[in-house]
Amino acid sequence: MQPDPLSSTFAALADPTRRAILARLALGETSVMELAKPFDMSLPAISKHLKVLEHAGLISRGREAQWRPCRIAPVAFREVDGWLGNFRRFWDESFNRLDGLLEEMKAEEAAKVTAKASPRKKSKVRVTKEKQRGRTRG
Amino acid sequence: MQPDPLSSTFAALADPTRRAILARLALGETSVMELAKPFDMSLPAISKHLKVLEHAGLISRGREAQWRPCRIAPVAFREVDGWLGNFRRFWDESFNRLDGLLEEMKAEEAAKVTAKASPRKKSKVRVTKEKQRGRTRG
DNA sequence: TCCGTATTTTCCGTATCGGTTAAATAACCT
DNA sequence: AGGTTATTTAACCGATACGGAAAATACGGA
Repeated sequence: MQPDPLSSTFAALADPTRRAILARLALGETSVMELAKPFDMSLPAISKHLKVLEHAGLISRGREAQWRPCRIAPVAFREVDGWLGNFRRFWDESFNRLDGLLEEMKAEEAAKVTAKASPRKKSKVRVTKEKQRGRTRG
Repeated sequence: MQPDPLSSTFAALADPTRRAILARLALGETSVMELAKPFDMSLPAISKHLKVLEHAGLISRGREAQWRPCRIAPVAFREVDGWLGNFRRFWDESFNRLDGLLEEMKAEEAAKVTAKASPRKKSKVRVTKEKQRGRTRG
């Protein structure tokens, strides 16, 4: 059984120890020993957590002698953010304001084009609500 | 056994069925039966998924006769986004550009302030830092 | 009141998770 | 080679997660 990437990523994030590890890594690349220090937990436990994080695409690991330095990997974070974007309108005020602005601009542009094609004026906001779902920003 | 809210939320999101339910709810409030339809799964199973989502703060439920309409709840989403914000710089290009701009503005402001030798007014630019979550991205 | 629809609860089997200890592997240093 | 340090694997254990089936609950209506 192999869960989809997004599920593995969310599952990986659903553990405070792992999130703490990521927080530490946000400060910069470091070793397993170093990462383990703050926790009252065996080294193998940490090792497993790192494996989970790596498999989830949240970190990547290099090799330097006997150390395997860990660092944040962008991929999974980006995916999570992308997924979350589908729901942003439910809580982000400025998102809504901005979205309104974009729609306005779009409508204006459309008005210009149709004005050139045929001198008939169009009502402004029509494209709005459904459009925002698939948006990736930009 | 009371995991922190963020852990419950991520755990709730780590299931494709539950994410599909949320996607459906993004289209609008609806009943359990309605939500269950697309899935090859028993009704009790869906009911349990909804319980998890509710407990995670991702949905809320009303009462209308024998129906319990579900809808997206902003709280948990906001928390997730907030947490994710700590890592945004690792993958969001425009975030970095904007961040640079803010630093610049901050420096400029600081310069002005010290020129006037007025030690007050500390956080003018600080607020903007929070604002950028709704940013345009280009 | 009894009926039908909507939803939840209870109980159960199986799988996975997060942790432990002990042993294994890997790479450096004499 | 032998020793030290860093990290992983293996075997095991208790707790929890996900699914199903059957029964319980909640509500509206004839």
